[in-house]
Amino acid sequence: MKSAKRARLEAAGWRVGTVQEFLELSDAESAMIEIRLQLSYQLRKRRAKSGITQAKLAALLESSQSRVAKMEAGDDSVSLDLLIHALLVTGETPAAIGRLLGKIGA
Amino acid sequence: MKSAKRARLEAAGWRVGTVQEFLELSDAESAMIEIRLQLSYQLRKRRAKSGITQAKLAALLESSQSRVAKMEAGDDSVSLDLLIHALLVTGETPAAIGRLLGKIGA
DNA sequence: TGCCGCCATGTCGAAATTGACATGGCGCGA
DNA sequence: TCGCGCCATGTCAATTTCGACATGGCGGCA
Repeated sequence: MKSAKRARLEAAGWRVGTVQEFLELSDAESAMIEIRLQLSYQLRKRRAKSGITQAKLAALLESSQSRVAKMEAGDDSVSLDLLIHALLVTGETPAAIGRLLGKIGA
Repeated sequence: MKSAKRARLEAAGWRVGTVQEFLELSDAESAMIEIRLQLSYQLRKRRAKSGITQAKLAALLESSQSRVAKMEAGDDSVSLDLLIHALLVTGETPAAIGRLLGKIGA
């Protein structure tokens, strides 16, 4: 489902023609990506600052070191839920997370 | 459940004698819930304001009416990913979503 | 009263995400 | 050089989330 649309569009070779809706969807998609990147970047920063290892953060999250690594790498197998959860566990407030989103180009 | 968490923390080298860590986890959980509620509330507001039906928004999202209904109801089968995706599709910017998070009690 | 458009809720197979584990790279101190 | 702590990456079964569909409630309008 995630790649179905992409596949369909790419299959047609694409010159953008009717692109109103394409642009709109693509805007939402790229915004999702930027949000993910911003959060994962911040997560690494927060963790580094508090001086704990990935393994210890994983324990706080009841997750695993490898998953924390993927979070910080922006791996696309990690959800926004997990990223936000992780930030909250590092002590970030919802408001602080909100300010991060403000840094993203409209 | 509780003891599983404790075991996991101790396995990772944490001393969990105090409630501090547990309080923090519980804070994170309730923050997640508040974030979900805030986003779902805003989604309903945005959709109502633009005057489209759940079915039409579902089409834009390539989803279904029932899932949109669950999003707006804050059903716990919907992820933050989906909610944020939906808000973006209604035209909200990441920055605007960020401002919403600022409304959540620290 | 009988339709009809809109939303709520439950269910289900399919798809995505998760924690766990294995493994390897890299830096660093002994 | 070795061992060790830390992080990156791949894999996989289990769990969660997904879209889709069915169904029912509710209000408005003919």
